Amino acid sequence: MPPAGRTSAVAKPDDDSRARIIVAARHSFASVGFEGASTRQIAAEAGVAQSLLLYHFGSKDALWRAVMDDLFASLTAHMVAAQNRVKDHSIQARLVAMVEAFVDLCAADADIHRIMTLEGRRPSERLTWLVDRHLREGYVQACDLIRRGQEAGIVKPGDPTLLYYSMIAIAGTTFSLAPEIRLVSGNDRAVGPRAITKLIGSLLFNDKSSAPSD
Amino acid sequence: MPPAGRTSAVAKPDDDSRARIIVAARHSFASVGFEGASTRQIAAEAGVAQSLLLYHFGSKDALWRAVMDDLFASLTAHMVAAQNRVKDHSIQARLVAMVEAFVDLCAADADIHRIMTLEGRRPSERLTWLVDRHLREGYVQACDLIRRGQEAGIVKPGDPTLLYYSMIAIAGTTFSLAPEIRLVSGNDRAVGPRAITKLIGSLLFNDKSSAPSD
DNA sequence: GTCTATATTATGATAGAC
DNA sequence: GTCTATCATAATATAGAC
Repeated sequence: MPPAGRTSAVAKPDDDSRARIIVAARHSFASVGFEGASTRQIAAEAGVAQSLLLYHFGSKDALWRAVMDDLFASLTAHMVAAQNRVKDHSIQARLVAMVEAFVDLCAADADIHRIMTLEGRRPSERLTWLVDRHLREGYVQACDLIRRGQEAGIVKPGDPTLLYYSMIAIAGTTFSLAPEIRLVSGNDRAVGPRAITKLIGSLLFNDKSSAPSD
Repeated sequence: MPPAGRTSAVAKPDDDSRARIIVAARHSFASVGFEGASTRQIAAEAGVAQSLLLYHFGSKDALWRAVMDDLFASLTAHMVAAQNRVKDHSIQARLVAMVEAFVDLCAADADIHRIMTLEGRRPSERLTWLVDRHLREGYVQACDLIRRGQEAGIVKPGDPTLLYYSMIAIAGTTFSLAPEIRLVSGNDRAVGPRAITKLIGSLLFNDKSSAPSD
């Protein structure tokens, strides 16, 4: 679902390579983290010279930020669109829509969860930047929704933050750790997004009737 | 589980620095991954010369394996001890014991989850080694327990693998991403292990009566 | 915008003194 | 067992040609 192009702006005819660098960088950062990624390897994967990457973005750090802006542009658009579709529905319907949208996102691109879980594990300037610029708003809105669900009696009691991050954890981990799961379980099962949505429903909602139908 | 090299054994008076290197390396690998970690930085954190690390372990790769052997030695001991304590109890009690033991482990040392989620995200020789040597057995036993719980009607239906990894995800993520959660939520709440155990119970068990009491 | 050098620093690993 | 060099390579970043 993610429109892989440039985040904003004018889209010059020739920033094809710029876009390819972003894609390659996202993959590298998701695989081996910021420190582990190398601009040479990224450039090679994008099929350009290493110096071009610095021409476009100025530094490895700035490239990382560009990748994040690009990633969250489509992520946020996807989540907002999902909420808009159920704007006038019940709180329950909006929660289900949120969960489904997020699970679909993780299923479509596991690197999203991989990148986020790499940066959140230790304090850094990058993490502060990421939280302020991209993470906090979605967090606040999701927790609001969860809290209202709890007040309406359809969501289980408990710390909304814990529920929110548990949702992210379940939605992301199955796809994020797919290589390990494939190895350890010995088969190529593809877990369907709907099974995961249902699982998160059983975590979130008070009774079966409020869980997303399957 | 005695590894290559000499993890266990005689404990000479002076392998203090060896142990310190392991601790520092575990922390580095958990923070920035194998590729991101540098032997110089690890040595500095351990307070020894960089070359000493290669004297003890031979290579960065071998150091990583030594760290994993060390980590899983205590992890496995902890999990086995927890199961032994409830050997003759009901399946339900054994499942609860497993969840509690794992949550406690994650709460006590977040780096365990961090390291595991770093290696599982892409196929590699290290991942294959890790799965064969340390991961598969625990996975098989846990899934067995889950499956028997399902047959007894106390565990919710669904892919045991998905349930197992969801348990790991919830138990680990809250601690693993603590820096991010602290930043995004704006306070220093410490989520108690028991709240997480309870949450996993609501994911796993069919009704409240089978959930771990709180 | 893209490339080929190249400067500079950091990296994993080795050699040899104590 | 631990250290101080040191090597060869790979890293980020810059300069300058086209």
